[in-house]
Amino acid sequence: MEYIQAKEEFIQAWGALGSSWGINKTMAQIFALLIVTPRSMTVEEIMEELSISRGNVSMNLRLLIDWEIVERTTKKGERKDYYYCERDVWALCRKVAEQRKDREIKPVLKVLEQVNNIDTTEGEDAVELKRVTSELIDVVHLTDQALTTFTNSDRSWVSKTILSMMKKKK
Amino acid sequence: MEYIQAKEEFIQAWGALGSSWGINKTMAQIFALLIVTPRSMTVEEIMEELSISRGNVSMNLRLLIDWEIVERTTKKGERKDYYYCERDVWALCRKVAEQRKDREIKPVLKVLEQVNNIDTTEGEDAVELKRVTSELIDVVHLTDQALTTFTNSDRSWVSKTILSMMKKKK
DNA sequence: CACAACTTTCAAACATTTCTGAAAGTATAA
DNA sequence: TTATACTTTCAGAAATGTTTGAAAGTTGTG
Repeated sequence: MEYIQAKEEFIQAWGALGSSWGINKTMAQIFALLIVTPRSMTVEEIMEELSISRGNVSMNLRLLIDWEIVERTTKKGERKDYYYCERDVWALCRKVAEQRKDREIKPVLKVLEQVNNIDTTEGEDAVELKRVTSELIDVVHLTDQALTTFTNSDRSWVSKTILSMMKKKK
Repeated sequence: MEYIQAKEEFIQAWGALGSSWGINKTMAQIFALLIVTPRSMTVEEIMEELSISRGNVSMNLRLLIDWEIVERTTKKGERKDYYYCERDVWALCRKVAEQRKDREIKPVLKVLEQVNNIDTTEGEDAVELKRVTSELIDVVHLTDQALTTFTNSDRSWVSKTILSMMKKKK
């Protein structure tokens, strides 16, 4: 496969993956482009490569910076900004996991805990609602712990651990 | 908190969570309603509770059935269908994880593997593209293995395992 | 068969999200 | 200070995704 074509496919696939996980397509594509390009890029270059407007690039870069996935740098003597993305996939996973935990898991957990305080003398349905929310709270906590453990360890430890889990699995 | 209000909040929160993870809001809400109601429901009841049209309920129930999360049943002597949802949260997680693996992870993995076959004599950028896709393939495989292991084990084993991992963590 | 009870489909309406581009804003250099 | 080189913002346009409702389809019953 040719480089140009491979890069194009990668960016498209990443955009599609983003979409189906609730991340805006352009944000995912800019991310893909930056991670694949072994040097910082300017807004101009990104516009060019993805055929999108300046405003769109600017907004999505800001989102990526908010997610702590992309950094802005400058070169002395030049006015324009350069954008740079962490290129260690493992480190990126950690950052994405942390951000999504904060942005989407925490608020839901809050609601679940509120709902879980329901008065169960109101009947069978109230009891069931409480049971379901309790179970969900448990699962969310468990997932959170697993994610925290994994993303704070190094890749080789995680590999080993998962492998041994698969063997010992009940 | 009152039952009616708690249920409402739960359904709304679940819909919002669905949206931010790429699942249509109504589908997520019907799911929430079914999981919280300890008996099968008819299309009529769902329409009523969520204030949505018959067509919308019908389409989203079909999606939930495709996801193998909801089942259709009938009662003898009655013509209408009843819809029923697995109420074991752990079992549901397994199903959702499996479906999303098939629908979104597998296709991306395929593209990544294709892109990873790139000819690296085309220069520095091609080498970097290959490195990134290799790392991603690794991470995706690892995630897949972890998910498979967890979702095929019982909850108490998973709890114990994660707890001990957190302690031993490098 | 005809009818009744129900479900599904799908074109059009509606809602939401995303994108553009021009104007406003900011920073640096001279 | 003014000019220049850039970035950001945001109202409206475009694209995309969702919902409705009425018609068509299906199934069971007499």
